[in-house]
Order: sequence, then C-alpha cells, then structure tokens
Amino acid sequence: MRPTIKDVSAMAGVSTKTVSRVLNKERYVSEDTRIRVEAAVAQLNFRPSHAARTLAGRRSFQIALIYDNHSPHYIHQIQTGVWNRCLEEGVRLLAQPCDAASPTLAEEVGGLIDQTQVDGVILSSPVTDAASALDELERRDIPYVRISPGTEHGRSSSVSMDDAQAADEMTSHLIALGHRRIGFIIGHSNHAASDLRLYGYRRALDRAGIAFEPKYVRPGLFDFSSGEAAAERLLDLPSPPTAIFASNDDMAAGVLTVAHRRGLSLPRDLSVAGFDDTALASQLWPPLTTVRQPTRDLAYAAAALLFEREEDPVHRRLAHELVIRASTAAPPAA
Amino acid sequence: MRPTIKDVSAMAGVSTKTVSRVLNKERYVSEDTRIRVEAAVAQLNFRPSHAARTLAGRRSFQIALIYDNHSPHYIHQIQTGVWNRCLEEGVRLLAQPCDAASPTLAEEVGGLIDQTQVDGVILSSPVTDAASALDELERRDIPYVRISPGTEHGRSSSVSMDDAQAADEMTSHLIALGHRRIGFIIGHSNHAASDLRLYGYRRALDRAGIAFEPKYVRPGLFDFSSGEAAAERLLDLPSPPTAIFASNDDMAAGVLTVAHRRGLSLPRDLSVAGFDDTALASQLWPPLTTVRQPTRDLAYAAAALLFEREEDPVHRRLAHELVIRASTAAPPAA
DNA sequence: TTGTATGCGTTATCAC
DNA sequence: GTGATAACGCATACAA
Repeated sequence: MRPTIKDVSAMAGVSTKTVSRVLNKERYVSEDTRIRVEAAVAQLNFRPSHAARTLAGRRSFQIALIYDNHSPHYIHQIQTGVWNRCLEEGVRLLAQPCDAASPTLAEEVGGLIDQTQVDGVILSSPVTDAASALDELERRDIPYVRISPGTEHGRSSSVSMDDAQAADEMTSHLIALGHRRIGFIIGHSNHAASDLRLYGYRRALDRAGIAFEPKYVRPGLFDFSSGEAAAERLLDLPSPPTAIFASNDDMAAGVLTVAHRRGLSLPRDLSVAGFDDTALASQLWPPLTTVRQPTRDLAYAAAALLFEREEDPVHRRLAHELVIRASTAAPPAA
Repeated sequence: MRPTIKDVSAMAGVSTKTVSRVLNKERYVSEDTRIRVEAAVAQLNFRPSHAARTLAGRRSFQIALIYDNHSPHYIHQIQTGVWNRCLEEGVRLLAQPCDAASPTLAEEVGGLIDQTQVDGVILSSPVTDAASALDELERRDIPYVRISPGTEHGRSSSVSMDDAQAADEMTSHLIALGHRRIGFIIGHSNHAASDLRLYGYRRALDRAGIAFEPKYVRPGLFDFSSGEAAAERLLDLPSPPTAIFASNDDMAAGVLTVAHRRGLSLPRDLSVAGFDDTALASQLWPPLTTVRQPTRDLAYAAAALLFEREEDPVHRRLAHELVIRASTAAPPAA
C-alpha cells in the first residue's frame, strides 16, 4: 500500500498535523522534529496525494495550459517554458488544446476549472482573446496569465514581445542595406501581432522617408501557401520589390519556393526576411533573415507571474531580439 | 458556491448515492430517476470534482503522457492523437516531459503516479525503452501503452509502424527509378527505428540483387548538421550515389543544403528521399520524397488501447504509407 | 511549538 | 432499484 501521512507520523512519533506542517513548509516547527519527519518521509518514500490535498485544502498543485495554435513549434516552445517553471514549483501541467473559435469554449473552460480545480490557467494566443473564456475564469476568480494577448491588454496579467519594434528594426535593417522597394506579407488577421508587425514596417518606412506603397503589401494567413500566393503577386509587379519581409517563416518559405521556381538567385536577386515563428528559418535554403522570438522565455515568465501573483495587473515583458543571418544582401544595382 | 452531489440529490429528490450511480452510468437505475437526476445536473451545471472522485474511488480521470523528444512536430502529433482519444473518454491529459536518459527518471515516474494517481500512462519513444521507468509502472500495477518502443516489444501493449517495410518500399522505389548507387544515412542509435530502417534498405537492395556497399552508408543523429556531414562524405566519394535516402527529414534537409552548395540541380543530379519525421518535407525545395508516418494515428490507437485494456499483451499496429512526391527522378544517364 | 476534532465531495459497502 | 453510513488522505480551525 501507498504510505499515508499517518504512517509517516507514526514513524516520526508526531501527529499528522505536524507532518502536514513540514510538508507545507509552515513555520513553528522545531528544527528537531522537522528533521525526524523528513527522515520518515524519505524512508517511506512518501508522496502526498494530490487528490486529498485538493479536496481538503485550497490548492490542487495543478495548472492548465490552454492553447490553440497550428504551429507545433510555437506550442512546443510555450509548453517547454511553462513546464520549466512548473517544475521549479512542484506543480503539474494539464494540457488543454482547444478551438479558440468554438462556441462552446467558455463551457469547456468552465468545466475544466470545476472538475480539476486547477490553481491557475495560462492562455496562449489566440485563446487569449476569447472574451467568453476570460469571463468564465473571472467568474470563478481563478488566477490566469495570457501570453501575447491581442486585445484588452489591461484585463489581466500578460506577457508579450514588442512586435512593432521588432518589425521596425527588421525593416530598418533592410533599408540600411539599400533596399527601397520592400514587400511585406501580413499575418493572419486573428492574430493581433499581425497588425503590430505591419505597423512597425510602416513606421520604419516613414522614418526613412520612403513612401508607403499599398501594392507592396499583401495579406497572408501565416501558412506556406498564402506566402506563395503573395510572393507571386509581388514579383509580378512591374517594378517588383528587391526584398520581401514576411510576417512569419512559413510564409517566408513560400516566398523562397516561388523565388526558386522563377530561377531567382538568392539573396542576389531577392532578399527574404521573416519572423522566426516556427524555427523553420535555419532549415531553409538559403537560411532566412529572421526576427527571433523569445517565445519560450515569455512562457516561462507567464508561469512565473501566475505563481508570484504579482499585484501589478499588467506586466508586459517587452522583449525582442533581431538576428541577422546570411540571406540578406543589398539590392541589385539596377 | 460550486454545486455538489448533495445539491443535485436534493433537487432530484434522491440520495447522493443514486446521483453517483447516474454519473457513473451504473446499472440498476430506473429510467425515470435517471432522467430526473440528469435534469438536475444540467440545471445546476454540476460537474463532479475530480479530486473527490479520485480520493473515494479508484479512478482519477487523468492519464499522463510521458515524452522526451526533440522534434516539436513529433510531440505535437503524439499529443494531438492522444488528446483526441482522451476527449472522447472524458479524461484529462497531464503533460510530462522528461529526460529519457536521466538517472532519476524512475523516481520521477514513481512520483508522478503516487501524487496524481493517474489511471494510465502513455510513453512515447524513446522513453519507451527506459527499463527502470517501466519497472516502476509495473510495480504499481498501472496500465501503460508504449508508442514505437525500441526494445522488449512483448513487455507491454504498444503500437508502432513497420519501419523496415517502409524503408524497403522507399528503397525499392528508388531502384525502380533506375538508381543503383543509393546512399543511406542512418538515424540516431538510441532510436530502434534507425536499425529497422537500415534493415529495410538492405533488404530491398538484396532483393534487387544490388550489392550492399558500406561506403554508401553513413551514420547520422537525426539532426540537420549530421545530415550535412554525411552528405559531404557521400558526395565526395569517387563514384558518388545518384540518390540519397536519409532516415529522417531533418537530415534530408541537410543533404539538400549540401547539394545546393555544390551547385547540383535537384532532382536531376541527385534524388533525395527521407522519412517525414517532422513534416518538414513539403517546405523544402525541392519537396522531398518521403515516407509519411502515421504518428498521430498511432498515438490515438495507443490511448484507445489504454482505455480498452485489451487483453492481448502485444498489440502492434503495423502501419505505414508511402508518399511519392516530385523530387525523385531517374539517375543521370552517365 | 504541537495535537485533536472536523470536514472536503465523492465512491464503496451493505443494508433495505 | 434505492438509501444510510463509513471510508478516502489530507488541511483547517481551534485548543493546549
């Protein structure tokens, strides 16, 4: 049989309450008894039952990570970051994939909380913006943190990077190389980051005194084929761009494919840049110039916020990092 | 306050035990009372507490997925497959990343079981082969299923694809195209699939009457750079291969990169094939010829096995599917 | 600093 | 078919 607190208390010669005190690191336990209890715990290889603790106390030692994202890499980064913090905290992680657009999302979230009584919830984009789900969490008064929310930044604790600034820097980098006709492929409209990245692109052009030309901007869906389609349109223009900046790397891969098909030599004939959303960049040929995103760190920070229950309702980590790789070059002399 | 069974029983005018019976779909409940109870449950939006059920009963309505794999895509497929089955079963999924080589793995697994009392465990490769972890599971007599185990296939229920057959078919395909000098890059030695794939390659050569040449076979580590290194060596040979078959797509991407660097025109000068382990294939240029793997389906089947508690101790799903894309071609006339 | 009595929300046992 | 009552393993309130 699994040992219980009773077994431990018997072996240590104290009451169960005292064992409980030691387990929960409460104060008012003499050094001496603490050591005896810990010895008994180790000897019996005792591990408290989460179920019993949940039922009797107010903690379940579990949190849930709710996500809906099509990029395995993104999810993996998020999970890893959150998990690392959970490990430090001795808390288990419940994986909760979902459809952010589902009409039953709120009910699913409510059910999750009621059944599991998790101590907190982490939402990753784009579930961050499902208002009905947030309502449900708040109704139950359960702590939650959002990663890269697109709306209502003030509504809860959240972490995010500065997408506009990152896009601005990448665009500025391309301008510094001599590019003047810079194509841009927008991300999926359900991600707020898409707008911010476009804004950063425009801001950099403005500052450099380059006119914004709508024809150089194409919509995309964050996937490979929309990147292909956008690239076809851009390269068909009478005076095509000498550089294309895609809002993520799946789309950038689409751009590369089109360039290859057209026999363009990269990066001589065309520079391709992108956000490294899925870590695909280094495996493409040529390797992409990308904005590397600190997704894992953001996720870790989100979990940290959850456990620390910081008072500050809005805690934004503005993090970005520009990584320049080999595939950008000055535009052709022409 | 959250409603409890008591609230439901009061509203339905029955005892708590009867409510419990309905909740657990036990027999011996009259149609009439069942309907009344279900109405009360719906009305109150009642959801039983997992913690209480775990404590009182013998089920926790949670299973754990233990994994250690560096490929986000692989993990994502596994999680998705398992999750889908859990959803049907009304069971929650605990994510448990780990280091399969850690000396404390067994202890971690034991702790997981003791604390959470999960109803079952799913292990994905390569954690499937950590004997100490399996010992721990068996000591606690908890059901578990392994996905693509490398060793001791008879030890537990497991699901896996037929790697040898798949590699055989791909190799045969290349031979049918006219290739005679076919390079092969082996996978990481800690994955049993690596050996099986090599075996399938050899078997196809044998059947076609082509001599096995060790110089055409290079070791790899399932990552991009080991694929690069192997390709360099293969293409440096006096009479280099006209096709290279890599044991996964990360390595195949490395091969492509080397080919591009050397100015080879693909697939005219070189055919490249691989196992589609990370779903990278379609995003490379040119797209790879790959063996597509039914990872998600395997994971779903694993979870199904867990819930069905099939008697058959060894249940191998032999599944594979060969997908031919545009990038293989007959070898150069030379 | 430590111990005792009580209850968390559900299932199990055994009676009716 | 249904219900009373005792667990389950721990934390809480309160007492000592």
